[in-house]
Amino acid sequence: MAQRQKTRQQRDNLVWAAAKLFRRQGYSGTGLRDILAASGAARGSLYHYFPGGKEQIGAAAVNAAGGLVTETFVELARQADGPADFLHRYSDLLVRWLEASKFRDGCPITTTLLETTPESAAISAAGRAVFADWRGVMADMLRRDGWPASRVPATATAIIAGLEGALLMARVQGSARPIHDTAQALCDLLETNQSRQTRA
Amino acid sequence: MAQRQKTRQQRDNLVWAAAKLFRRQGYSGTGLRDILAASGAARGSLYHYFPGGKEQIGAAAVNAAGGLVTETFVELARQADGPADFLHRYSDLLVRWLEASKFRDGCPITTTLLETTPESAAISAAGRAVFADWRGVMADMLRRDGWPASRVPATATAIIAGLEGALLMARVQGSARPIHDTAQALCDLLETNQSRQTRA
DNA sequence: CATGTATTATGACGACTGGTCTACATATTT
DNA sequence: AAATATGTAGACCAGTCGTCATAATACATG
Repeated sequence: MAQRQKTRQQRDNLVWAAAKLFRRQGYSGTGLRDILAASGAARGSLYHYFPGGKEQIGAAAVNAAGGLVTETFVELARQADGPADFLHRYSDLLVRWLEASKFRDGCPITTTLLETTPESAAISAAGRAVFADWRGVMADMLRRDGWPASRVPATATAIIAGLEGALLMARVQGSARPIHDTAQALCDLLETNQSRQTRA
Repeated sequence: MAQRQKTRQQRDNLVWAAAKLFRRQGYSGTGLRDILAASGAARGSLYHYFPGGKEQIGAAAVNAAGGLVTETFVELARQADGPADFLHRYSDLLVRWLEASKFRDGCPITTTLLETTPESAAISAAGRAVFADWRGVMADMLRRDGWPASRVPATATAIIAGLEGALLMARVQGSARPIHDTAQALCDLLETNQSRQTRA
């Protein structure tokens, strides 16, 4: 039993080391060598847990990192007082993370996905699942806020897309402004529903 | 003189071959070998035109591909009847390109930028310049549409961010829907100004 | 407790590609 | 014809990913 945990931990070490490196340097830019050094595991261990090699650990990294973001979304959606408040809280969080890493740590899955889609079916599938989860959290929140069902999916997608794009631009510019600007504009968008309800 | 053109063309061949490959496979995922094969140039020629090596050709590729998109933006902004019409036209264009390439050709600069920012100062700088151009086109269009100056910059940024994020999600999902959804939501956002003007 | 079987951990090896540089051949201009 | 600009070919070593035979450990059974 103690062993089970220990091995599980080594596997996790591998995945999280990979996730961190992929996020900073990209998928192709990160060698197995780097991952092994960062996780303290040996070369063969990686192929024990991931017979599929780099592609499989890439998919696992997308799953793990994406899942962590999903958890953050869920928790924040629970705490927040509506979608606009959620956006403010999350964009603040994002900015803090970015600045703490000197704009090195962006979205933990986009870089890997852009490099490997659609060449790697496994990684693409992992990415699709993560995006679906994220949209799901947003959609739930919008519905709870009283949005008409017909507009929920598109708006949820747009919010994720906006955040994703803002994060990318913020990294390139080395500035938090794209995130603040985009969050502000998205909040304006969210108001449209408010005003429609008021008018109706 | 004939040679001048020929050499200029060989240099261009290199840049465009690099741009195309970087867009599909990413920066690290593309070897100089691939670029040379695609452009028909020889190994040493690359270092004649780009003494800075891969990093320099990466920056040149971002410049070239980004510039082409800027031109498209400008032309479309001229033709379009306001920002909303622009969004519809551009998203249609995007979807056609995506489908024609079977969702392989996404944004020509994001992948390279995510992989290299901020490690490569040259590529990051090229990316910043391109994004600034894009925001500029959007901002001009919003101003012409009568937007209050105070809201123009943030909205322009949000539009670029939304398109960028939508393009990324569309690639991963292998579907045009994220683009249509995001464009729709952004059009809703653009209406907010309309309604404010009407109310005022 | 002892023994045998899975499971897990290891690092050297090979076939290959990575980006870079040097040496040489050709073309254009002065 | 000399000098400069441009194009070509290949050598170079560090690094890539994946495979393998082997060693160490954990677990289940008699």
